[in-house]
Amino acid sequence: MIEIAKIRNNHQELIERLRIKNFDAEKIITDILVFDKKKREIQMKSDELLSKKNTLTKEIGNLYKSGKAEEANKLKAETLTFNDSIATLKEEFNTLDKDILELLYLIPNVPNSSVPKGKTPEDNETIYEHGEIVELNKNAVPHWELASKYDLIDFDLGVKITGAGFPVYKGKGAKLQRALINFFLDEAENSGYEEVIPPLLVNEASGYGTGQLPDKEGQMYHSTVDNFYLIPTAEVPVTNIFRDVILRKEDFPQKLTAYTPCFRREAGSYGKDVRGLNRLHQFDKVEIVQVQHPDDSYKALDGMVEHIKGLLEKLELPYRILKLCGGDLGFTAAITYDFEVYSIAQDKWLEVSSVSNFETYQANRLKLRFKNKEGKTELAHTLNGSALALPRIVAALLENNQTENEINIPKALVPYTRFKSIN
RNA sequence: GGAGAUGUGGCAGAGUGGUCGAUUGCGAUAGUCUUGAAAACUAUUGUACUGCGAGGUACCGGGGGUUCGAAUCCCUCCAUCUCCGCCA
Repeated sequence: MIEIAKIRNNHQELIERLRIKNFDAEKIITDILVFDKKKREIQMKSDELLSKKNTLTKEIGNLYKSGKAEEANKLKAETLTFNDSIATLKEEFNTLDKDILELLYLIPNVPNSSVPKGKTPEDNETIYEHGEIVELNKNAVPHWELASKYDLIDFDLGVKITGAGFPVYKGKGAKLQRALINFFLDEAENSGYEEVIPPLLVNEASGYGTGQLPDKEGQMYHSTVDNFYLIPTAEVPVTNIFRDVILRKEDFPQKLTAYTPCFRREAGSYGKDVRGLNRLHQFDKVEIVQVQHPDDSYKALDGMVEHIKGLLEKLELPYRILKLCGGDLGFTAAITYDFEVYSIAQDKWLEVSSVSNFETYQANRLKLRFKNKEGKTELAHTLNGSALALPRIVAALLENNQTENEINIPKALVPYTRFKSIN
């Protein structure tokens, strides 16, 4: 959520910068400014009345103490006349406050100045490429065929138990999953992240804290009886660890990692995009999360990018890094780098990680602050990234490492799988 | 799930209708003293909104109510503890 102070100070610049995201904020911001002015006027009036009332109330107390009940009763009647106007003002104030908040929720984060213009994924900027795309043999097949050929993943069984998008991993397929999770967690630990295991269901306040609510309500599974949401990413519970927290400057940096399953409804997805492991309703992911001092957050973002590069290089997968253009940038992000690995058998790039700096956008919703040098509270910066999401990594590993009659496991992973190939 | 108890500032812990944003202790920060430290003493020490400022306002788990006035009384939700039931 954009800070209202920023809107008051330089709304014109905000409007300009939001255009990079193809978002026209002019109307919303104009409305907010009008409401905000009105709200403050009302607060001044209301505070004044409350102040008068408080004085009278104290006087009444004193009068009673000194036995002047009659005078006290007169004042009582006078005080009562205040109450109606105070109640009315309070109501107006609350309405305006709510209206402003709802409008603020509609405004996406302001993109970083380096974010390129653009509308579609085609406008994303490739900033780095690594690894050679090797030719496969003529009989190479996509991962869903390999999954059934070597009995690694049973999609139909998942359909029977739950529905489409909930695969059952079996045998070496299951072990590969577990190996990757442990590998990613160990690598994160080596990069200084502390491991946590958070809840997989979160309450409404947490959903609002990281920005999934109210705008992406339909994306999450919702347990209506308890009003809990299944997490679409570990970002939600892990970042909400810091909700309503005031850090000291020596508490920086906060670096956490978590493995969790992720649940996404993916309403509206169809066709070859959802084939096999390409898009699931339940999948595993290791997430890295940082809370940073504003001065250090971009350095931290670079560090996260380096960490993910290391993972993909150890897995020997060809990949590229994209800087997302304004139009493709998520609602809450100021800047995002996507990592894509090349799947030879499908002849397409698969997104396996997304690393973002949210600057103060989430922190403002979370009330995540720190004490600055002057002893004042200031909003911290939050960042997160997938390191990594499993299914497409598995897809790429299976496809890229297939030979006629086996699939080779990259060296770095063998200590975790304890087998060198699938056959 | 049932019954009971409790929820106050970083922590401990007073306060049961009125000068209470809240006694006190510990902790923390600064100062005095000291070669330095400790001890002792002194001062400061929640968050937010609002105002140019002096200041004003709100918040004692969340929400609502009673009252001229609520940390204090009532309702409700949430959390914790104890007992019972059920159970990985």
